[in-house]
Amino acid sequence: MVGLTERQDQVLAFVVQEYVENAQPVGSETLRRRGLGVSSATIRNELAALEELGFLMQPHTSAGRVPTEKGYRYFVESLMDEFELPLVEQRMIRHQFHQVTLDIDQWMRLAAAVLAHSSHGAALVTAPQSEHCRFKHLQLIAISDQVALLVIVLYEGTVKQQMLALAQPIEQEDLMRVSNRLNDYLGGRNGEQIRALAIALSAFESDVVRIVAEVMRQVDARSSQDVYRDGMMDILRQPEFSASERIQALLEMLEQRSLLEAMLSEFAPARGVHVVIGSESQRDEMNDFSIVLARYGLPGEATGVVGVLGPVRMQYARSIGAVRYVAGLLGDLMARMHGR
Amino acid sequence: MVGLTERQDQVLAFVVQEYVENAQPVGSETLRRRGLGVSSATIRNELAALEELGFLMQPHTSAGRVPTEKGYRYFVESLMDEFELPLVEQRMIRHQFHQVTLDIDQWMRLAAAVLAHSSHGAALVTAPQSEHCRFKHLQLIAISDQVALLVIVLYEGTVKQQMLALAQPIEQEDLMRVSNRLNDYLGGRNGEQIRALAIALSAFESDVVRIVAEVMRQVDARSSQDVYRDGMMDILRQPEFSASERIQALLEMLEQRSLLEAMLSEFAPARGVHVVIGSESQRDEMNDFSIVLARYGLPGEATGVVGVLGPVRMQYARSIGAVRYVAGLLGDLMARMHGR
DNA sequence: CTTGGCACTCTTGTATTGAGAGTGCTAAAC
DNA sequence: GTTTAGCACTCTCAATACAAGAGTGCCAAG
Repeated sequence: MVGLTERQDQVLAFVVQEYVENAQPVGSETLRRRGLGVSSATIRNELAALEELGFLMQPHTSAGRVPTEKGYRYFVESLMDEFELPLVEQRMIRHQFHQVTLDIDQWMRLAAAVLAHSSHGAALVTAPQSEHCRFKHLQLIAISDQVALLVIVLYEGTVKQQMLALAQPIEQEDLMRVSNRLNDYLGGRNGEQIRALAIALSAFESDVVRIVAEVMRQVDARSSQDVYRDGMMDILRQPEFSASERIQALLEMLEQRSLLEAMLSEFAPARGVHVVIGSESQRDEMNDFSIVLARYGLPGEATGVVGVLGPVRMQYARSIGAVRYVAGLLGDLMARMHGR
Repeated sequence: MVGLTERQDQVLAFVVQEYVENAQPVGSETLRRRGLGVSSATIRNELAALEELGFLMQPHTSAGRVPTEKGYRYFVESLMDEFELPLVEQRMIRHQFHQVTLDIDQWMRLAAAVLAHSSHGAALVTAPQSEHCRFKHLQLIAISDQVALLVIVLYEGTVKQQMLALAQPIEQEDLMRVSNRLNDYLGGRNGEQIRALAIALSAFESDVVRIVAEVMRQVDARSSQDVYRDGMMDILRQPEFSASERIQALLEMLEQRSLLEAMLSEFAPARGVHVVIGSESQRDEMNDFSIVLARYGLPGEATGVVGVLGPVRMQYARSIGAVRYVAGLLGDLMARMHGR
């Protein structure tokens, strides 16, 4: 890519900032007032050049300029100031996390809330998962004569529960014995190993094992995975979504959890903050949106994704800062939970 | 309330049905074509009378008529045909419930999905709760050296989990012992009793008891209660919400879970299906909506609420049928789970 | 009590117009 | 060579006007 002149950089940066702020095509006069030391005519020349190069476009002949995706991309890569979350905000966030109980579910909720709040976009968070989850512990608890609760704890920290119908009443004592026995057999194994396990079990025990295997299969397939979401409202307030079909398209996408899940994994292959702008995602339904996301967690063991979804006209610096900080924080918390 | 003539009943019913279907003010000519055996002029007279009586209104001088809330109310009370969910649909729904695991959480999700689907509105469901929840069982599970998982099961079937940080490592064996000991002490008690409990406990044990009490307090206060929702999208497709401020108002309300919770309990005091139309709710934010809901469960023990939220121009018969059926079904399922 | 007829009202869609914003280009100034 | 003032041009947007259509209310006759 050919380099732009310093002034072109400056003009492009101003256009992006101005447009992000006001959602209105920005003209030469506005730009001049913004403080470049040259006349509007000069700026018009630069604007024409930037348009020629594909960084800007005009919605129609006599409107101001709007950044193209290429323009945003260049802005994010080369023009944008690094943005760290203000220290006060960082402290506040840390504080909130320490106040909440040590529960993955709650962490995810809080992460989404915090992210939505500080990025002014829609936050998306997935719980940490490893390639193949490993069994840690199960516990059977009598609920009534005919029903028992099966709690399954995975090494990743995920806790799944499942009720099961009992053919005949079983005492809590016996359930405990079964739990202990199965824990000995299953501890540390992954789903595949458990499915392949060939040991002598009672009918009830093998029922339980089958359920455990099924649950772990679901977790592995991420099919049961929830995407924690927050801040949907903020995004609707953006002027580009005042048309109701667009709102619908957006909401429909956000409802489709499976789609979100797939996207999140696809766009955040490794650690670090990734930015996907509009149609770069190669997905039609994302054409009007950008997403900033990062993988967090213990690489190789268990990782999840945090991200911010917003209009292409998004506050990238702010979002990137927020995502980076929250990802780091969640990573620390996980490390601590796993006792490292 | 003075009775209407038979023909007025018929005209009003037609207006409601027609308007519910097409969302357009309905005029005398449309009504005549619908099959009353009289001319449009006669119908106009009846319409004028119904307007005089407050059952109908005109959006403007020369438009058709639209039902008022009073009109809908009369329709629901006196004019509407009883509507039972078709047997095929009933069977399909039952089938779905039997396919799913015996898990309250899953039931609620499914109930919301089913309700949304068959009412074409937004479904709202709350999990069963009793006045004062009672402790059934707890289980401590070692996650790492520094963290244990506390699973709390309540008589109502609710399962809550909470991680807790350990000051020092505790063996799974010891955790088991603590669990057993506390189960003996706490079994069957409600939150208040647990808070008042004065027995000799280790520091760790009393930590656990304190957490249990806190969780139960939250459950009692319904502050942690989730409202299961589904079908938000359908409601947005209604023409009355094409204006984006209205969509926002709606979504904002649906996001406010605490508000929903409060409303649901308020409007479904006892068993049976309740219908609240528009401003009857005395809540400004509900002015444009109606809600059909029913309390389900084991009265006196544990009950929840299922409901359908939609525009005032809602298919009441259909919604009432769906809500009634799902409420009954959930009640049966709960009874079975509690082994009655 | 019902109905045909008719004038009247109000909305809605379309066409027209003028103001405003912003551009591109040219020619002069630096 | 770059910058700038000037100006004609283009396009949007809001306001206005107008015609068509839907529906009403009312009167007088059946």
